[in-house]
Amino acid sequence: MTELWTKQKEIEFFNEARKFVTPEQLFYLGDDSHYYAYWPKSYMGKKSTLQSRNALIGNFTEKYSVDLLQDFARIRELYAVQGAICNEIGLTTQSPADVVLSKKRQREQSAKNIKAIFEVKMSIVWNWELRDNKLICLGDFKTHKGNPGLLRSDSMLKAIGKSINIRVSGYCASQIPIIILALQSPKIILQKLITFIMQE
DNA sequence: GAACGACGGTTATAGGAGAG
DNA sequence: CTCTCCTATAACCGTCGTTC
Repeated sequence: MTELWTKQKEIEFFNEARKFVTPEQLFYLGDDSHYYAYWPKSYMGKKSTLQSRNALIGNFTEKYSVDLLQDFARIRELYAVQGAICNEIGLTTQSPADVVLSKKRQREQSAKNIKAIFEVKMSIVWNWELRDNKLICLGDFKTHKGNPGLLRSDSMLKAIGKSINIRVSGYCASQIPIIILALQSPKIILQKLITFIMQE
């Protein structure tokens, strides 16, 4: 199995993203002239909420999820497909599935080929500071003000709402497992879950 | 004082409506 | 047909008010 989410992955994300955007689009710039990934719990200065990072980290984590699932998929002669569209079950181009496991590789999917639907809710876990063009880890999620998506009721409601939308879109959608993938999903649960789905 | 629900904010993109 | 404008949706994070 591909490695689960690590600090190295986050470093990779920032380094990749910095090729395209400025530090100000990836980090908060504090009153203290430090670049922060999240506001440290101890930070008391003026704050704002960063938006420009959202799409970048969203895309990165979805790609990561595809890679993570690809090994499982391959063994079972399936594909992990990012941004899947299937109008039969309410996955439109406006609201595609983050990742699906399917018998077919293309983005446009037919419901009968879809084995599982994944909704990815991931972001940066640790806090980082950009200093002299280098990333310094400031601590884990307990040390910054950011709340992991899995613990946010609005994030979960959104994911559940999307799942319901798929469920009620038609009979053919009623049997497809829908999994919400978050960084807090322990490896063992993920493995058991996927094994279980594949036995069906 | 912790936990929770709710709200608002910025940015990107897709698709429809209407103008030319 | 193409361009512009508008709406809908998605991405994630910080704060505030209420409740326990």
